[in-house]
Amino acid sequence: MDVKVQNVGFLKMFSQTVEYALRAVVQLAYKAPEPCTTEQIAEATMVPKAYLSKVLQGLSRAGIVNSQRGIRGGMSLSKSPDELTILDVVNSVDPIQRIHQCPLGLKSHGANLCPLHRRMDESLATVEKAFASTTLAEILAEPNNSAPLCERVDQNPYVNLTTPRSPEN
Amino acid sequence: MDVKVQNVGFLKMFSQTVEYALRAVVQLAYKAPEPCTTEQIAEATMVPKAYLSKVLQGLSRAGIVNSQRGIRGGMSLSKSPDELTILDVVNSVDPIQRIHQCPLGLKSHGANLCPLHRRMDESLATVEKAFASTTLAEILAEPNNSAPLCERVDQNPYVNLTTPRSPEN
DNA sequence: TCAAAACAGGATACGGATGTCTGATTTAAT
DNA sequence: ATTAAATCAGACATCCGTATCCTGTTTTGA
Repeated sequence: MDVKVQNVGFLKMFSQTVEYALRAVVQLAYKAPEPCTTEQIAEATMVPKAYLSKVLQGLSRAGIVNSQRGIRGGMSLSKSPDELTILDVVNSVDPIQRIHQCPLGLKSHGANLCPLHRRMDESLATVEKAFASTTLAEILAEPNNSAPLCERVDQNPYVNLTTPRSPEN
Repeated sequence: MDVKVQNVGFLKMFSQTVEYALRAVVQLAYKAPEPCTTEQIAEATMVPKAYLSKVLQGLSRAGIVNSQRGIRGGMSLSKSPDELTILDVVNSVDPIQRIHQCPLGLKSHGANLCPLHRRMDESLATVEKAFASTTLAEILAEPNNSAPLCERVDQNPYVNLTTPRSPEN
């Protein structure tokens, strides 16, 4: 089972790095304005610590978070949660790549996308727009019986339930 | 220039494979019901021939296209262009992976996503919906001064115009 | 002053997506 | 039957995102 027949993978529209970055800033927003150490964030968000460190460095360079070294140091948001959008975070780490030109590089189409690529770009634009209009504060405030992120954890993750390709059986 | 400061890449929401598959079926729809050889499709869509072959094999297994070996053979759509949606194609090659459970694997949240992941999944759902409601026929029929795909080509492709991160210079 | 806490960043490893190549197989036309 | 045209299949090769490790640097507090 799980034969992986050839070039059939999964479309991860969001990279791991984006996922990790978002978890981190949500956690930071949750604790704001107190700083958190990378280790604390890593535990709360279940992200590999060493890699999270890299991601946070990126967010720091982009001005999303402040880093403070030494005892009592850590990471903190550089702005208030209601001034930071999801898009800010995503674009700091893995900028959404809109389709600005015909990917085939045809001169005749310039910025004038063919119907196919126009549809694709419209989808990208929709996501971009949704992300741009959502602040961290909104995520924290959301009425929901699940906490923004989560403290207590039991066990394992990521099962794929989509049954993406099962012709029969 | 082009320093690639660390873990800063680009969010390609759609894989190359998806892009190639879509180009191929659009081209096939354009020529339908005549079959096209892999080579013909590769030229028209500017996709590496050998790799396109793999992609088409996947589409064939998924029942999107029919393959016919031997002289006068080639690839052809297995359905009418107005019965094939973009989503059909995408899901045959790189199924869109919705978020069905908390990616942190928290038991307490089950299928009950936290606000962050709910927003992300909503974006995925939006894209999925848009793709599900677009047929190949619609793409061909679209009033547009750029042809669905393109025959004549001049030169090179894929420039990135987004200036994703340039703090200064 | 000094030691511990914390981030910074280079080197490296690993796996999957992307891409190439070659030979086998099928098919239609002659 | 033979041959040429085409797909099919698998073995590679390569690149990049992900992840780890390890050492250095900065900062704080006692």
